[in-house]
Amino acid sequence: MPKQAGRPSGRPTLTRDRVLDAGVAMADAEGIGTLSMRRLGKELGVEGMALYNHVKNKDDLFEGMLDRVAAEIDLPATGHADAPSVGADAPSAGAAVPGTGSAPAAQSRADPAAPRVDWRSRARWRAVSAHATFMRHPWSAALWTSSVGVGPARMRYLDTALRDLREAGFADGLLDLAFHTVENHIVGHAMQELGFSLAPGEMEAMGAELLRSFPVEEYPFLAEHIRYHVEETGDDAFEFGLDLILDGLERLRVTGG
Amino acid sequence: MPKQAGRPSGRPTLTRDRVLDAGVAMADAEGIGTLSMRRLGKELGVEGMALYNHVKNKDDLFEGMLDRVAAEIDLPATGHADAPSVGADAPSAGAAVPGTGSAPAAQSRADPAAPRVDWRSRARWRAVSAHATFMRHPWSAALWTSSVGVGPARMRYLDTALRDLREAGFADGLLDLAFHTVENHIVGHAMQELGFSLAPGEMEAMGAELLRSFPVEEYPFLAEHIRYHVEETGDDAFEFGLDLILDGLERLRVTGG
DNA sequence: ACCATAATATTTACAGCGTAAATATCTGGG
DNA sequence: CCCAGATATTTACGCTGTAAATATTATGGT
Repeated sequence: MPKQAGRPSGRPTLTRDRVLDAGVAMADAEGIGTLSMRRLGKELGVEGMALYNHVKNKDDLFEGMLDRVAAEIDLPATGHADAPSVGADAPSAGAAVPGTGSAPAAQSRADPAAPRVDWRSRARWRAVSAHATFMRHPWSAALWTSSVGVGPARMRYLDTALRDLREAGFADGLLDLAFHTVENHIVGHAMQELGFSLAPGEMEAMGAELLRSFPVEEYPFLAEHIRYHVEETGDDAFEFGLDLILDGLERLRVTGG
Repeated sequence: MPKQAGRPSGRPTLTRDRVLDAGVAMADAEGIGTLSMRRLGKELGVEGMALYNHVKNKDDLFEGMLDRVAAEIDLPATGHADAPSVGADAPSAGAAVPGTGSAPAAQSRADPAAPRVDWRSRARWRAVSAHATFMRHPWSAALWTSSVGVGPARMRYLDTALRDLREAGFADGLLDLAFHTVENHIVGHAMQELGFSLAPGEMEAMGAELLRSFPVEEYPFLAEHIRYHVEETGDDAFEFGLDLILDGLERLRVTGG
């Protein structure tokens, strides 16, 4: 008994939003490699071809999914709202972290003539949030660096990142270098970590199997590295590198590059 | 007229090496996305299934191709006599763009066989060579971060990188953080740059089309960034970030982390 | 209220994919 | 000399993205 063809009755069951949401959910659950139009359609109770009424093609689907994820990145002081930068009592810009719970300490809008807002904690906030978002959607980092189109959420992310650097006083050349260095770290760390993604507790078995499967005496430092990572999660690696980069950039900023 | 089945006469025409070489060549020429077993077979004058006598499956093919590329990375320790194949831009040991002022000891020696203690120029050499290799084989960076198996050339690369850091005096925790920060930069920069890969001279058209296709007044800093990159190649971005990181690591090394 | 048109879903079809299995042929070792 | 193993082709299966044709329903104009 084949399904009835033609437009179904009732309020439209399928929308672009529902397609993108289901796409994100499916990619989160099973990875993006096994996501196919037919399987995504089935998840939505529809044939695969029905999706093409709401999505140009698979690349367009990916672009929409990625922009949905990009919209999850927490941007400090989005637009002209209040700046969530840490106040005057901000410590050595070490720990600006987009939290799960409370909003960061808001301060009234910065006077344009006043000393520039704390670019470092703003950049740190954004980077940590982007990193968390990539970890929440492990397929998204690879898409980010692919050549799928750039949607509005990604544009907003890039624009505010660049604006913060500009308003912090970075001049043309240094601004570009600073921007790319931070972005490289975010993307690089995400891709490296996700390449070795494994369920919690899986590391012991993985490490043991690795050490059994290769000539340990030929690569002793690599073996030591693997043994190290069996015990140490390396959760702090992202923020370590981030702070290293931000510290270096701040040094260059005050000396004029 | 079907080809004759069965093993062909003459010395074996197909070997694993020939398959991997052809795979690398095809991926270099047309990208890895359009590389299929049947098309690679045709390139070698053979049916697609013939490849399975020399390669377990497509992942094994990719692993072999990636390890061939990894073997191109010039490791200063085990140095072949040559400089990195790019030659002209052999990294100069201490000439960091950032931090030339306060950086301790810009060593004048760029000899790859330099004493072990010069970890910084050795790490720089290796990173620059790895970066050049990724640029020469644009498909390889994505494979590097995927979960294809790690072949011997990659193991050697990782082992010597870790050994250099260890012999430079980095202690456990800092060694791991330093290693990953440098690797993240290499991989992150490669992926970001390759995502926007375009033929030389293509940047003007691309930039103009981008600026036409989005609300410039809504994202003024992004628009400015695009305009900037139409004129500036950004070739120096990799080494800028690399030196920034290496300078910071050296500072932490001497202060004991 | 009616009808033309647009929107939405299904169905069918096609070329291509990775690869398992069966078959044919050639090479080297006892 | 012959047989076992290596190597190549052929065929086949289920999957992929998506173009084209078809069927049904919702909507806007009169």
